[in-house]
Amino acid sequence: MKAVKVWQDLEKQPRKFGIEQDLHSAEIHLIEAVGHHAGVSVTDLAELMGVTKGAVSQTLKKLEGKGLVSKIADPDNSSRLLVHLTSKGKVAFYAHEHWHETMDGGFKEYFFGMPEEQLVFLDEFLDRLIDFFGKRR
Amino acid sequence: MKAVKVWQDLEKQPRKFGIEQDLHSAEIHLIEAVGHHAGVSVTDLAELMGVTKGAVSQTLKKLEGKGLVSKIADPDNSSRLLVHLTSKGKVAFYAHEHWHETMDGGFKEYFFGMPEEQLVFLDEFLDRLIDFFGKRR
DNA sequence: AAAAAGCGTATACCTGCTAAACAAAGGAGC
DNA sequence: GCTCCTTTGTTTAGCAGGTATACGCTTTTT
Repeated sequence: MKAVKVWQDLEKQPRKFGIEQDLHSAEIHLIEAVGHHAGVSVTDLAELMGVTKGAVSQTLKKLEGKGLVSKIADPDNSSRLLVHLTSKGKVAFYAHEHWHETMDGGFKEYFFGMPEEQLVFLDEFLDRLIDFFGKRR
Repeated sequence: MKAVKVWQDLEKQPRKFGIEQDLHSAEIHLIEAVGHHAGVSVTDLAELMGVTKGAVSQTLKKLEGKGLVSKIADPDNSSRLLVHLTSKGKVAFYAHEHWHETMDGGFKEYFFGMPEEQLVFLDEFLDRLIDFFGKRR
């Protein structure tokens, strides 16, 4: 399970994405979620990410401090806040997306170039792998 | 990358392994390492696990508090401590090992029952996957 | 003998999370 | 309109797991 370890370490590492500040893993994940769901509420974000709304609120505060997201009151319900990316937040979002695209490039090419037979096999293998992990819960 | 997420969540979950107390992930990992390398030093453990010796020292303190490991002075070098499992620690170790064995059973059977051709393919696939992750550092 | 290197610990601090208490807003029933 | 309950987001305390650093002690090197 070396790949998992590599992946974990990687994901934890803070990085800059076209902006001056470092973005930590929880932050860039939130940026991604907001980028893909503009105008989402805090509670919905928590649901989306599988954490408590308190956790989202905390990370959101940091992102607001860095000027990457903004919250505006929902005109239909003033107890709900709608979260958006600022222009600076969008820079980070697109930088991260682009980085994914280019990095994924070679792998995707390899992946989708695989013969049907191997894809079927891989599919089953990964199913079993996930099932195997699932049993350990 | 669903498998990674499942794995991560799983690994974080505390569990009892034949003893009364819960063992957290860092603790059971350390138990595993000590179980496989009886009489190892703190620094070596840190090296082995890829964390600082401070981290090992802290986790070790918890395990000592739970009565799972003991440290004895190296007779050849009194600045070095040799870490061992107590009998209670061995219970946890073997419980964890056994659990792995039985849980891994079906998967291993499947895995080692694969035709050579698919094993070769899988090997290359995982290499590429690891390489792909590696590029992102 | 003195300096340097190695070992383990303690401490301050960090990320990321949960749980619980809370204030403010919204909605249902009367 | 008024009360009661729910929903929404924030704050706080605390936990897990980690790093970096300073420290005391032992061992090794010079």
